[in-house]
Amino acid sequence: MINEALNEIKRGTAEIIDEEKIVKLLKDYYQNGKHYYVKAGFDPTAADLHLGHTVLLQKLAIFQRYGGIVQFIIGDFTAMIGDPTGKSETRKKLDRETVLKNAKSYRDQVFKILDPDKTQVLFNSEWIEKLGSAGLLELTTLVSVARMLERDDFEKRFKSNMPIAISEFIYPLLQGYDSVYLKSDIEIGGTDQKFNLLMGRQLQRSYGIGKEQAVLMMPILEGLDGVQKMSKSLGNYIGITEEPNTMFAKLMSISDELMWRYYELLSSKTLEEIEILKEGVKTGKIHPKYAKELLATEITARFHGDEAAKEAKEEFDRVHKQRDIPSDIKEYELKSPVWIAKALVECKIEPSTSQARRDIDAGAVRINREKISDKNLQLSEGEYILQVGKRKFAKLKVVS
RNA sequence: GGUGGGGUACUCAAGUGGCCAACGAGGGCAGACUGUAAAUCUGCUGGCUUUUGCCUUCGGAGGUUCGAAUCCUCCCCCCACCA
Repeated sequence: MINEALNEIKRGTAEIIDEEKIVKLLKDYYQNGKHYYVKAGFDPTAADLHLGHTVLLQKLAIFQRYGGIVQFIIGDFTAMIGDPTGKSETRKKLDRETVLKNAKSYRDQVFKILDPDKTQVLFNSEWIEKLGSAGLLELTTLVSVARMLERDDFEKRFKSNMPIAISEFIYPLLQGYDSVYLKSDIEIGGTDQKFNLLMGRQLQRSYGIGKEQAVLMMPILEGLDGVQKMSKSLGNYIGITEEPNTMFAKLMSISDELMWRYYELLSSKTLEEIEILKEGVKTGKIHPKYAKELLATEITARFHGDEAAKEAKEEFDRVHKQRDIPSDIKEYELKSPVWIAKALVECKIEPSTSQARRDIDAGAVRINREKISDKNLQLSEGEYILQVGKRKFAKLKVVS
């Protein structure tokens, strides 16, 4: 029993600190029915979660199967500081309303994966605000600057003369304090969180709460570009609330190499199954595109159901294999006469008329599947299918 | 507080009075090739109802000049060393 649980828990992890503690917790659960707390924090800076977050969520869900109670922390206070990124941009303060809105949206999304009965949703402003300036000051006495500078990105920035704001030092402290307050038994996070996660252990020790959390780190999921981590601000993400068609198409657009990474971190297939697929592709028995379709279908189905995933795949084939026009494109209506460049902007498939001109010159613009070359073209009354590149479509009705 | 260095487009980074909407690289977009993959080759990469034209942009505000990213003044910010 315990072994099976441990294997599931360990699958795909990048690193575990204090594995023995996890074994102990599992034993206690199976022998005495005692639950334990698994903490994970999320910044409510955006309303949408993406696949990168689900790597952690899926791991949390596994803990729930084996006795864990999830402490899902919405870092509304820490979001005001912003976890140091090395880019040293000052975060805008989020107002209460936005935070609550994002939090609510998180809740709906999160419970597609987590079991609500075994999840506590918590806001860290609740206990951090109570801390007050005296408490905060005390917290800062517990960790030295030298220790702080051990953190990878701090060290890098310090050495290359990049600025580091004092407030950035506070972030790891507060995240660690969350663990003190909540008496977490395990905290999970991405490998980029190692320093912060360890800070939780150190602070739990300093405050003498009688336990030190085990730490479990998951690899960081790369975004669609395959290089940088998936994030909303880089625009290389797949949101879990995205339309099935979009989700499927985005998954199909990743590189073959990246596909294996996604299999490893997102798929529910066993490691052996993945290995068989990989081998098949390598020896040429399986077309890589087929392997990618399997992945795209699996992930899409997870959030939208089997039926929607199947439809998304059919739509994808229709549009791309047969070079057909998508079945549901946005419709717009404009008054005649309409200059083509303006029309493309109005239909939101071009950002500016200047860009539209360039694309017409580049031969990227089509009307009713016909390539056009006249930048000054005027559209008279009628219905048109406008297209820019391979993926941007709009239907335009020109009226008098 | 003192001394010196620096702030250029999405990012890095040239440019030190007109040829600068601003070299180059990365990224991005598009075309060819494909499996809407990768690699490769090619073009584009501030905006404008119309483009051998006009407008806005080189930390901010003024000024000198026919003309400024480039010169002058003040201010803001970052970095290093010293205190």
